[in-house]
Amino acid sequence: MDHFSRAARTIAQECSCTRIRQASRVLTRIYDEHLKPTGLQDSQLSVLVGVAMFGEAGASIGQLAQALVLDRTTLTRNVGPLSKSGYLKITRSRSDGRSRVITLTRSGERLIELAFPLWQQAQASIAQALGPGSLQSLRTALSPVIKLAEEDE
Amino acid sequence: MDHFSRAARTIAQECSCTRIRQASRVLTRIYDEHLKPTGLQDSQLSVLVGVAMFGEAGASIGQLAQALVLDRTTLTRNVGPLSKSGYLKITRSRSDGRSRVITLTRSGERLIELAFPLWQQAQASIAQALGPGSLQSLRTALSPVIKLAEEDE
DNA sequence: GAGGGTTAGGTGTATATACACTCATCCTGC
DNA sequence: GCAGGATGAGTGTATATACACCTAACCCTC
Repeated sequence: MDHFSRAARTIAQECSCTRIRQASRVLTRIYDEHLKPTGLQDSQLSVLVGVAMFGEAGASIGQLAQALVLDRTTLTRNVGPLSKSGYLKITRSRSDGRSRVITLTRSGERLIELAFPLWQQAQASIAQALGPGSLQSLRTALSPVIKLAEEDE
Repeated sequence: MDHFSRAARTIAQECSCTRIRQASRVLTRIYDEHLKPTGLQDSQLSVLVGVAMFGEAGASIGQLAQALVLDRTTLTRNVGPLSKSGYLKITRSRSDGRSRVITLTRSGERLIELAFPLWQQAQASIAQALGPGSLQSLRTALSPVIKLAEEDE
C-alpha cells in the first residue's frame, strides 16, 4: 500500500467536508421535491424566510447575507430570480445611498404560506425516515459548525 | 402574529435543509482555503479521491456518481476541469460502448499526495475549533442522512 | 469642505448542482 | 437477427456558490 493510496483512503473515509456536502445534497433533493408545487427550491425559500424575519423594515444585502450564512455576492445573485418573480422588492435605502433594502411583497408572503405545509411534509418525511428526534439532534450537531462563521467577523 | 409570520419563523428556526446547507458552506470555505496551494477545491479533491478508491480498473460515470452521492449529470460536468487539467483520464469502455472509464493519472495521484497534509490541517483546524471527537460525531450524525440516498435505488 | 480611508454593493469568472430531455448502445424475446 | 425496451452518458437550461476586483457612497479628520 503506497503513500498515495493511504492518503486517498483516509480522505475518502474521514473528510467531514465531503460528508456534509453529500448529506446536504441528499436533503436538498428531498426538500426541493416536496416544494415543487411552489416552484421554489429550499434555497430560495430560505431567502424569503430570511427576509421575513427582518419584518417590515426590510434587510440590507449584507445583513441578510450574514443572517443566512451566505456570501454577500452569492446573495446578490440569488435575490435576482426572486425579485424578477415578484416575491421580493429591492429599493435603495433612503438613509444610505450605497445600501439596498430588501422586503417581501404580498406575493412573497403568500408563497411562504403556500410552502409551509409542503415544508412540514418534507420535515416529517425525513423525521420518519431517520427516527424521532433525529431532526433536532441533527440541528444540534450542525449548530457549532455554523457558529464558526460568526467567529470570523 | 399572523399565519405567515408564524410559518416564516418556524421555517427559519427549524429547517434542517437550510441548516445543513449553511454548515456545508462554512466547512467548504474552510477546507477550500486550506487546499488553495493545490488549486483544488474540496469538491474536486473528493472526485479525485473517489476515483482513486476504484483502483486501476477505474470507475464509470454512473458508479462514481453513486459512490460520491452526486447526480450523474453533475459529475459529468465536474470531471471536465479535472480531465482538462490532466488529473483524470477518461476513455471509452472496451466492453460497453456506452460506458466511460475514469482513471487517475500520475499527475492526479501526485496531487492527492500534495493535498493530503493540507487536508489534514483543515481537519485539525476544525477539530480544534469544535473540540475533540467533534469530527467523528459529526460524521456519525450525517451517516443516516447520506444513507437515505442509497435507499432510493 | 477636500482628501482619504471605510464600507455597501455589483461584476467577471469559474465551478457546483440537478432536472428534463436526447442520443447511442446494449440486451432480450421472439 | 431484429424490434423494442433498458441503460449509460451528454446537453440545454437554470440556479447556487464564492473569490477577486471594481464602483459609488459615506464619514472622519484636518
